Amino acid sequence: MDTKSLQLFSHLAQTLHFGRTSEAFHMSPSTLSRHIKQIENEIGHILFNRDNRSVQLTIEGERFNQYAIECLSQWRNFKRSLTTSGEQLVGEISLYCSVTASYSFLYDILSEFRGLHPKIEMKLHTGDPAPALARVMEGYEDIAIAARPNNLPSSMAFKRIAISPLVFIAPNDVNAAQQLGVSNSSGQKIDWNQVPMILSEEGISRSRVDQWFRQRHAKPKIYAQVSGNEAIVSMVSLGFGIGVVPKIVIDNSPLIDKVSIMDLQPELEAYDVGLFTLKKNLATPIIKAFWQQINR
Amino acid sequence: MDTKSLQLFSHLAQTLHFGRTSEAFHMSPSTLSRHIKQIENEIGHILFNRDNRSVQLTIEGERFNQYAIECLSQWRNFKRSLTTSGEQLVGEISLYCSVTASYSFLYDILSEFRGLHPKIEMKLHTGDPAPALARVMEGYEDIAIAARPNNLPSSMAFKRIAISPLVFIAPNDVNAAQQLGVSNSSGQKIDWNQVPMILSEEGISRSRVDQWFRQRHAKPKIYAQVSGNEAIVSMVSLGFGIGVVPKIVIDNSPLIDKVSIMDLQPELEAYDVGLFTLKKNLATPIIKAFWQQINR
DNA sequence: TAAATGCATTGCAATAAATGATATGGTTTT
DNA sequence: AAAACCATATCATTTATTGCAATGCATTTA
Repeated sequence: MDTKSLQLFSHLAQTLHFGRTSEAFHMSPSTLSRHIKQIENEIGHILFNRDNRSVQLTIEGERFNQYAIECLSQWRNFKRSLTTSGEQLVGEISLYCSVTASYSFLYDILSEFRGLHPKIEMKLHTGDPAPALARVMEGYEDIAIAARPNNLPSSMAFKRIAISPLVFIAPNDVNAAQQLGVSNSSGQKIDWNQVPMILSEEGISRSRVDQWFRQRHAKPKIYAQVSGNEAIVSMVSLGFGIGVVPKIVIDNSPLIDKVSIMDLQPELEAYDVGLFTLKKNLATPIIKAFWQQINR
Repeated sequence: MDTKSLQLFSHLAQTLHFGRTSEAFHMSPSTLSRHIKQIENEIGHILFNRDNRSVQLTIEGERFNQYAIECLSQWRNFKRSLTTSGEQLVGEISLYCSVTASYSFLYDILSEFRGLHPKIEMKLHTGDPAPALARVMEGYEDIAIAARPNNLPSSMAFKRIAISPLVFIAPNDVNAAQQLGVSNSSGQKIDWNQVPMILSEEGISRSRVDQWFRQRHAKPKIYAQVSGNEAIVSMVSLGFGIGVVPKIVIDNSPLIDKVSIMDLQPELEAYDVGLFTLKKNLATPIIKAFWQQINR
């Protein structure tokens, strides 16, 4: 039995919905299903009665939930006791991340960290992911959440949070798509020299897109260069052109049903999203505490 | 954090000796070392001060040990509460295992099971491992601890506990070894038709040895056919011949420094040691409880 | 003083486990 | 009747774990 399993179980006991819990923990439903089954196997009792339409706690599930909540609480207490035993860490950390990251990861990360180190203030800056790394290297920020570039400077430390594929997106509206020359229904080949593209001004997604076009011996017709992935989604949804953004941006976008992911080969190399800081920063107790807080 | 890690840590905190703890958990010292390091990494503190000669708990290690003991206790309590909540299981299980298995595994298995089901009586029979499976199939025993044969009857359930290589052993005494024609120092080739062998009368180790000799187109000169691995070790240590036993028998034998393992190619297929029972027995609540008790 | 022993750790290759995409079988809603 | 929903099974791939052998350091023995 491990804390991860207890967290999964406890969350599922609240939602009673595999899909939602798995999403909350950034994992697939099948993985969650197997986790639960393994717990059930380990303790030798069924914890959820689940016919294919509903999920309900059993008696033993109730009992286990009590145990799980208590156990997780003690674990958090223990970790807190270690840090508060010495002197309470006081200070501030500046954190730079994209708007998307703030939606999908920030809450989990900060809520736990806040419990452990309530005296540490967080200065949070959100914005375009492209300059994130530079801001850390130049000392404007302590930590950044961003995508890992192909060659990471040796002075940088990186800790992965998630992987998200980089995808082409087209407007969902059929007329708009046809007008852009990427209508899927006709099955005709796309002339990439003609399709208007909406791309990042700079950053990893931009360089990967440029590389993709070079491989195809095509030159993108750039309709707009935008700062910030959310703006790209907006423009694409309005029919101005084709965009390229990390899939996670779509998943968290309110415009998710206005755009659709294009199925293209070869795929762009996926985003490796994680935390960055300067290695020398890890000597600082506050930053070290934050770094270790992140479970892998 | 998981219970396995807590157990490892807690044991190490007692012994302060990686070698002994790793042995107690049937794993290599390196594995244990990395487990401890991972715990330290997760909680962000060094738990043991270890210069290459001594191991000592740090302040944080003390604290963590208290937590670990408490946490493991609660886990055991929870599991017990599940079974005692309904009706206390009452009855008896008969268990057959070799003398070696009784040394190396039985204590761990039974001590935990006893805590969970104090009303279940254990009838323990130790003896030669060869007939273990047959005794289960014929209904004389509920469960056996033995080595897995190459083709397991489909009615049998198996749960692995450990893997142990099957090894040739020679007397450690140089004169005795020379007399047997297996002196390692001279470097001469061994004439397997001449070397007196001490083997099991039957069982898996015997059939694998027979196969090994067939592959070499040799016929073993059998000095004695013995029932029980311990007897083989005794006879080998006295210089009567070469024997074949699972390595785990040597490790637990008081004669460990009287015999030595021979380095031969090809190696015999390793022993897969584990629990056996009839699949239909698993429907019985008592046997099911015992089965699930065994962690993988 | 040199060689040998004891012990925790690390590199490396092989094995085992975890994971996500997809398919499936069942139920409910449209 | 068709479509949507949802937990689970399957399979190929990625990731993690493991033991062996080698290393480095410290103490003991010759």
